[in-house]
Amino acid sequence: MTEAIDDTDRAILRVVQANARLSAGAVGRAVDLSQPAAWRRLRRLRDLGILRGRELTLDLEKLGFGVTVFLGIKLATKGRVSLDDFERAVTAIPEVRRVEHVLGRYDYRLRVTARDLPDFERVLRRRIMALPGVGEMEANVLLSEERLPGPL
Amino acid sequence: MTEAIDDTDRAILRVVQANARLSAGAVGRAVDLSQPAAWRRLRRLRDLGILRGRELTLDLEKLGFGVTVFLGIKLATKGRVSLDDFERAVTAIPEVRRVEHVLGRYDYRLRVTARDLPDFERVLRRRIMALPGVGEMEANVLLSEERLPGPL
DNA sequence: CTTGAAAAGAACTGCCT
DNA sequence: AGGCAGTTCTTTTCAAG
Repeated sequence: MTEAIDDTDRAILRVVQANARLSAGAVGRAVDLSQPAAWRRLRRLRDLGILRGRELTLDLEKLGFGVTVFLGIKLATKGRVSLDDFERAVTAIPEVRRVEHVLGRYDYRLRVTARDLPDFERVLRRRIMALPGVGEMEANVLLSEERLPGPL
Repeated sequence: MTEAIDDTDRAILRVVQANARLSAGAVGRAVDLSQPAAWRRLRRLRDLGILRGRELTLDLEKLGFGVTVFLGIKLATKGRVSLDDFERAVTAIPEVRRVEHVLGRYDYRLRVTARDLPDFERVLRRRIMALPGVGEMEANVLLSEERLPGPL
């Protein structure tokens, strides 16, 4: 099991993280490696599970979903069954784009998308409030966000 | 400005969101379109800015960053200058992977990555606490998360 | 919008240093 | 492990119906 990641690997990760569309050849040029060498490293990183599937970012605003709200939710009833029930129910709501199980003031943190505030109110009342075991709740409306490269 | 998105476009978006790796030909097969037709629609969606760059998901755990913490931060001092100062300082912290400017109980939500809890404490004390204008703060440790397809 | 074909480019393989 | 050269595949792109 040689899971050794060296500086060249890290350089590659930095590059592909910024632009996932890049081919092995282009990555090689960026980190000063030949095309096959870069390709071999990329495949290795994929095999190691470090480089996982690509993801396509959609501009939800342009699709008419202009409102994003983060919901912090505390469950009233705990226990394994409650968590499972809650997760099953929450993942079935189309407007929920992300479910984060967390430790702290809340048990779950949801990222919810809606067309506008009236639409969000509908989702909140009809779907979120109907979730099993929901206790305290808190909402934060997203104004803007920025993704950063991160460590490495 | 004809930003008309029809059902076929939405079908395409659903497909590519599920698997960003496949292009034109495969997408065409999935939504029952010829390869060039699907390709034209994809390019149009890209030109409209709806389909934004691909993103490569890294397995941060396998890279030794096993701890993810969400920080809710309330600024003690507001005003345009404070926000700008805070954002400039916070985006310079390597461990901060995401900055969300929100409305509600907190002003900002940060996604912070660390190697382990001692490492997170270091980031918290040396970097986060040193941010200009930080008031009340709340932390949630990530246990697990799930991404969902979303509406469309 | 479709089919069909040519051109371009990327992925992969051996072999050698 | 990296580079070179070559093969094979996919994808893009164009022409014509």
